[in-house]
Amino acid sequence: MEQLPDIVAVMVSVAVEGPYSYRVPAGMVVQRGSIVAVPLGPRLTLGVVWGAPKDSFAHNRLKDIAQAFDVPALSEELLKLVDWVARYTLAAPGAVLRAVLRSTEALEPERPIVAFRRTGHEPERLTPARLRVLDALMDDQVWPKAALVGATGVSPSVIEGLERAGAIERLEIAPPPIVMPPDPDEGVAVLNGGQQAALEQIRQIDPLQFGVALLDGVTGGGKTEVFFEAVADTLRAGRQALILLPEIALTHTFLARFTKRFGTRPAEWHSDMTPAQRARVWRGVLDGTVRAVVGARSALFLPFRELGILVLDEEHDGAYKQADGITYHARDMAVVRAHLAGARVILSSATPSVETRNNANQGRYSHVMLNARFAAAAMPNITAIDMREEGPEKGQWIAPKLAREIFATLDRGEQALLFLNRRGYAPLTLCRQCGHQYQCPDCSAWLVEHRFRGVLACHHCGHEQKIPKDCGACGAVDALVAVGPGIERIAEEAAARFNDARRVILSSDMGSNAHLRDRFSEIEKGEYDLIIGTQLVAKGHHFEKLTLVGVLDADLGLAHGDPRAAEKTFQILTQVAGRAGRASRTGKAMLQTYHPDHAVMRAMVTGDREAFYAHELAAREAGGLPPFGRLAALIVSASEHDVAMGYAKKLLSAAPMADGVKLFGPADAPVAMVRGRHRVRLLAQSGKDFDLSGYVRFWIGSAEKTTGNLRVQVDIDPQSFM
DNA sequence: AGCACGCCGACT
DNA sequence: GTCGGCGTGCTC
Repeated sequence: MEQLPDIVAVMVSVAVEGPYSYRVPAGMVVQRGSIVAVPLGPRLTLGVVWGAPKDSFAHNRLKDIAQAFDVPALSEELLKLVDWVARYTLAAPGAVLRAVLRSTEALEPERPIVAFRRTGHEPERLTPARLRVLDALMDDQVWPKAALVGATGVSPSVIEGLERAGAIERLEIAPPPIVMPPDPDEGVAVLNGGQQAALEQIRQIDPLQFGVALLDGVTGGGKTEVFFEAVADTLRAGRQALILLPEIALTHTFLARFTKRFGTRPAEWHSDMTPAQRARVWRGVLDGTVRAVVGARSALFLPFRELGILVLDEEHDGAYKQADGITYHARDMAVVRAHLAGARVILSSATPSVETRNNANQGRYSHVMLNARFAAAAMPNITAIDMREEGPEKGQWIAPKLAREIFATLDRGEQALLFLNRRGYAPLTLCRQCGHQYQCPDCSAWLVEHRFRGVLACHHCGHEQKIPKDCGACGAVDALVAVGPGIERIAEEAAARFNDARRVILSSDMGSNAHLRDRFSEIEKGEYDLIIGTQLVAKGHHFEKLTLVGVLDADLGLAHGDPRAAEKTFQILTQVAGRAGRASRTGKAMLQTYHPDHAVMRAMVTGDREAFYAHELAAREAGGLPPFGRLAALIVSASEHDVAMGYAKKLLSAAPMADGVKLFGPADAPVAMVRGRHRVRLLAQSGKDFDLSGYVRFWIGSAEKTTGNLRVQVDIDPQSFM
């Protein structure tokens, strides 16, 4: 270890631009990566020793490191990741470090627990209860007190009595690990030919080096078994594994599969864990007792020191890109972390993102196709219903063709699914008399009627008001009309038209996760005939009897002028259509669309997904869009529109000239106001090999500083333009 | 991120 | 008079 001077640079977990210098008090030993507490202003802050000090802060103003925690130092790889993410996303490195130091309790030594073992002395008096305890402690075994009480059924006073009698002695032992180490050889799955071939292809990547594989195959094709074997390889090699899932809340089935394969539950990492659980997992990951973690995107910043593999299941999922303090895309940062760690990455999806497909096409990622021949399910027979010619009658949303197919499906005793990715009853409410349209007071968005709950709700800020009886603008009575369908309205139509069917409606705003889980298991048991649902039903559920999927508005999502609209639509349509016809039955999917000639619809109907990727990649290349170019969005917001727009214009005029950078805007963002703040957007577009992050940092640095409630948010690689 | 400081409006 | 709103700047 390199000897550091008695003054070191410490990155504090506060949004400051660089590390601060601190004195190392006599007797304290720290190295790069040591986790410390330092005084910052009036209080102590967590920080990490970054190395030798670079700045020349006045020596007489330096403070001492208050405490060095007795935990292993963070790995070099993780420190580099913090710097990399900060530089790339334009977040302050201290803010990124905050994502690493998520669990402060984890730094204190774990409280030992009390345990007992026999001394060899026999007690003078032997009671039946005492005998049970001594029997349990045969062969010099050490038992935690609580476990001893549980196993023998005696009261704690019996144990204390034996201790006083000198027959057993008290020990303090480390608490058992939060999870047992997974056993790579426990439940080894028998892979079919296609899976075995895929696994062999993944094994071509040197397990001790960086490498990325796209594991590409239909839902139900057995991708999970394949990447579990790659995880097992990593565990056997003595390295740690991380599996990221887009949404962890509803994934008990995934945890069960892991448990079956590795003989023990994985450590979990997600937002609804208690601080104590979080601390134990964090600590276990750092000290190496936790070998495998299944988690949400924030698990990417866990302090692994021996990370050997990262798996991103459903790698295309939008949930991987999100702002939690820092705005990052977990897929891209996972690749960066793996690169720094010399680890393998497996990106798994039935509908890979266009970026990932391009990397595979270019040979940067190994493209592992899981041959559909072996899959337990095939894609259903997909047809489009041209709403311009075969649309439903006025006031209805289900086209005659689809309705006939639903009847036929129900007659066969099979299940049908009606899918509409829009919550509530109606997306817009207006007054027939005066034309008043109900809008959120704080956002530029229509209020969505939720008839079941009796409210008009804003889906951007959560504002809600009771559904009024009379028009708020002109006072007209009973003049309010619902415009357009939401899932509740489809349920109403279904109730009228398929009255005999046992129906269930599923939407994320309709109850707790536990409630939804119950509905899902009832559907699996065949207790419903007709399922009416939003996005929620598109993901990861296996319904044996489901043979028909009706998509009520396949065009939803194509409407926005968003660079990823086609891709997102393709992905969700593929997912939801894939719900039909698993197992042995061939299913049908019908897409109601006004654009049957759109590339997405054509690819769906012909089942030619390669045509979709080819078309989409060509379109992106022609437009210089990702992955052939880079984008950065700058959202300027303020409580006054003129203030936001005025500053955005100043920003634009301050933009440095650079070859190949195109600037667009300023223009009102598609959602022009959110939570009372007006939003104006600037967009920078560059070539693929240009350092757009560096350009934007320089740009903002050279522009006039913001004052008042002006804010500039930077989103590198924006996924949507909302 | 906190937290203090300081400058403006509206009250016991 | 002073309480407290928030905008601004600083933390080794």
